[in-house]
Amino acid sequence: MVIINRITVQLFITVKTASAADVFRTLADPTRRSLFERLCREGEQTVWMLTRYAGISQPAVSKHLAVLKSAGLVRDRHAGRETHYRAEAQSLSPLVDWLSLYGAFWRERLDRLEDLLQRMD
Amino acid sequence: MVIINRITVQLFITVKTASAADVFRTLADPTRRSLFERLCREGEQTVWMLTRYAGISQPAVSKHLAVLKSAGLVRDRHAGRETHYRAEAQSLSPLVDWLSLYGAFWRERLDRLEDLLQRMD
DNA sequence: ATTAATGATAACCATGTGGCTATCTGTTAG
DNA sequence: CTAACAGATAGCCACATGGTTATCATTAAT
Repeated sequence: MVIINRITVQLFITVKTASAADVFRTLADPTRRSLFERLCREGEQTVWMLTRYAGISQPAVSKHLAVLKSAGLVRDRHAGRETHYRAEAQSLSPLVDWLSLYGAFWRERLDRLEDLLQRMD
Repeated sequence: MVIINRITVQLFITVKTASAADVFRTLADPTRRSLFERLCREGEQTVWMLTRYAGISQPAVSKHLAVLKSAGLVRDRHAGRETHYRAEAQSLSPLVDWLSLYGAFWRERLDRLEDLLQRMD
């Protein structure tokens, strides 16, 4: 029992991966996507830098960052009185998985079409 | 002048491709994404079939389909009194482009890291 | 010709959410 | 020790939007 519980906790920690739904919802907002893009481009940034860039109030930026964080898209690091945020490398994998899944249906359909066209020769 | 106008119109028609922003916004809604996924999986469907599947009212489905259409994700075909919708094959390319763009930053960063690690040897 | 069915539109409502200001906590500077 | 600063939280508000029902237009069926 104890071991099982320990394993469960372990899974909870490691499988923090967000779903494609979370990623879609989170990146749908232009401001939030812009913040994420900047973090991807420029690397680690403080909240203050991001606030200057985004052109909205600091609390708004903090809220967006919290949403991004809860979707696993960014990670924060506290240093003194400032917080540094950076994009999480593997966070877009749910999106890649989703795309490859539904891209696969088209591929399949294109293959069928190609097959059909070849039979018509 | 006339020729220029003609060219402009031509561009307007062909460059109907949606932006990544449109695609994100459109696919953020779970119901809409579910409809799109079904169209990808099952191929062409009538509004009535989609309504039965989605479990919401027919007008709601029509509205979602209109949004999907305006984002270029689906295409409609009228046959008698029913309308058939199907997923548009190339419609997710803005998403792929966006992903490859911001995936590229990570790749670049990983390359830099790898480079750095090699220099440390 | 009348009725039924399919889907789009209109009008409306409830809810979610992105923005703001004000405030609180914790950290650095003077 | 006090002031300034970085950031998060709370509370509020305006607006967007996803859902509903009612209705309209068009096409098929009886």
